[in-house]
Amino acid sequence: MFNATELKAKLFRGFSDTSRLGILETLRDGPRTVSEMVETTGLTQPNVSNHLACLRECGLVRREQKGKFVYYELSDERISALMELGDGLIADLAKGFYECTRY
Amino acid sequence: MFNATELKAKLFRGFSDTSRLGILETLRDGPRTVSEMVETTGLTQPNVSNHLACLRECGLVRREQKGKFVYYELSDERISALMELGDGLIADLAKGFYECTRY
DNA sequence: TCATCATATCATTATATACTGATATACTAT
DNA sequence: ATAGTATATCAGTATATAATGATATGATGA
Repeated sequence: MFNATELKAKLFRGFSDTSRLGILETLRDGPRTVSEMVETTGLTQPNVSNHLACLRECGLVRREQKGKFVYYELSDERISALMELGDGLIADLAKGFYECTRY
Repeated sequence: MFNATELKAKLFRGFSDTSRLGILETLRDGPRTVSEMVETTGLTQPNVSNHLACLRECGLVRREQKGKFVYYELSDERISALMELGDGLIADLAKGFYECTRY
């Protein structure tokens, strides 16, 4: 059904969209409710929910209902580690990104 | 122009497409020519060239012309490290991916 | 039960991105 | 200079994905 490369591409796709990445960045500071993430990201509530559903189905975040709030959190430390590695890389490669428009 | 989140999303977008990831995986084994990557990935030559141009502009790969061949290689060890981290994560999260279709 | 708040889903539209085939450029050897 | 091979670019099309607004679901407390 899915080979290793497809799975990995799918994993990285979780980080490859500004909105989703904003959500993941927020969650690096700990569990957050949907409405908190609406606040921090500036996205609409349905949009946040959609991305969260995606991230959850891909296994990147965990969902926990507490009363009428729903808390989300990163499901694995390595998710944070990936973002940190990305931070380091960008510090060095940043110049190049300014011209990267294709695809 | 670009904030940190946009830059990082752009970085991960390099890994988020099956074709590009296939190219990057090939390059984990060392420098390769375009035609070698056409072989290993099964993509058409223009498609490989397009993705390479993208990866290069984003700073993920380096280009070196040698005679009529052009060799590409990963421009930083951390690119390989990112993929390796991804491999580990997938081993644990794989089940979830099978249902991930949205976005 | 009803009203309210938090979250999720749906249908639609807009946009971004990947792929293809044709063609152009660059290098090499004869 | 010409032919042959490797790579790059371009225009066009198809497809995938993100965002929106409207609405539905689920939980809580009066």
